[in-house]
Amino acid sequence: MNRKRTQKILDILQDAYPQAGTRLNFQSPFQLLVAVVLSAQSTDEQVNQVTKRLFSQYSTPQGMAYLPMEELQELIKGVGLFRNKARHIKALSEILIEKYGGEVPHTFEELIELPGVGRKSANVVMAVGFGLPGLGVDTHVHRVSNRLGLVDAKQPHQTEAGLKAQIPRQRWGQAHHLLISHGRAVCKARSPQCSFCPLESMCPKNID
DNA sequence: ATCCCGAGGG
DNA sequence: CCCTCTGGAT
Repeated sequence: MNRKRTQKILDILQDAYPQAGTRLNFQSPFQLLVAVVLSAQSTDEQVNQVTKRLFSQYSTPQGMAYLPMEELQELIKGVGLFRNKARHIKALSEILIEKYGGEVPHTFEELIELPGVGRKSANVVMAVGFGLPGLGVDTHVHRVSNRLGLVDAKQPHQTEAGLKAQIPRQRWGQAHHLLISHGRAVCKARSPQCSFCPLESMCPKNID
C-alpha cells in the first residue's frame, strides 16, 4: 500500500537494530538449510545448541543421508518436532546427492520442492545463503507487519506478497531481519513493549 | 483444520 | 497451567 511509509519504518528499524541478521550458526549453504529446517517453531538458541553437536559429526548431505534415522533423531532431539525434522533432513540430503550433485540449489522453485522446505525456509536460504532476493515470513514478520499496518493479511504468504510488493528487492533480506529483531525485542507476541517502541507514534495499534 | 513437539517464560 | 518460538506436510 504505502511504500514511503514502509521505507521510513525500515529506516527507523535500521537505526534501532543496526546489527540485525541471522543468529543461526552455519558454515555452508547446506548447514544453513539444515539449520533453517530445524528452526521451525523453535528458538535459534535451541537450534544452535543442536547444530553444534550435529555439524561437528555430520556436516554434509552425504553424512546425513546415510545416517540411521534413530541416530539423527537423537542428535537433533532438543528442538521440537524432531521426528519430522529428522525425516526431512535425511530425505532432502538424499535428493541433494541424487539430483544436485550434493549442492544446495540456488533457485526458490528448486528449494521449495525439497521436503521440509516451505516458502519461509526457501526465502531464507535464498537471501542468507546466496545473497539472492528472498523475504521469509515467519511468525515475527507476519505479526509485526500486520500490527504496523504494512499489510492486512491472514496468511503468511499474503504478508510475503504484500511486503515484496512495497519493498525493493535489494532490501528484502534486510527487511526480514529487521522485522524479526523488532518482533523479538519489542513487538513481542505476548506482551509488546509499546512504550519502548521507536514506531509507537506511527503504529495503528497505538490508540492513545 | 490438524498434527508434530522440546524448552523457556509468565 | 497456557503461550510462544525464524513452519511444513497431510
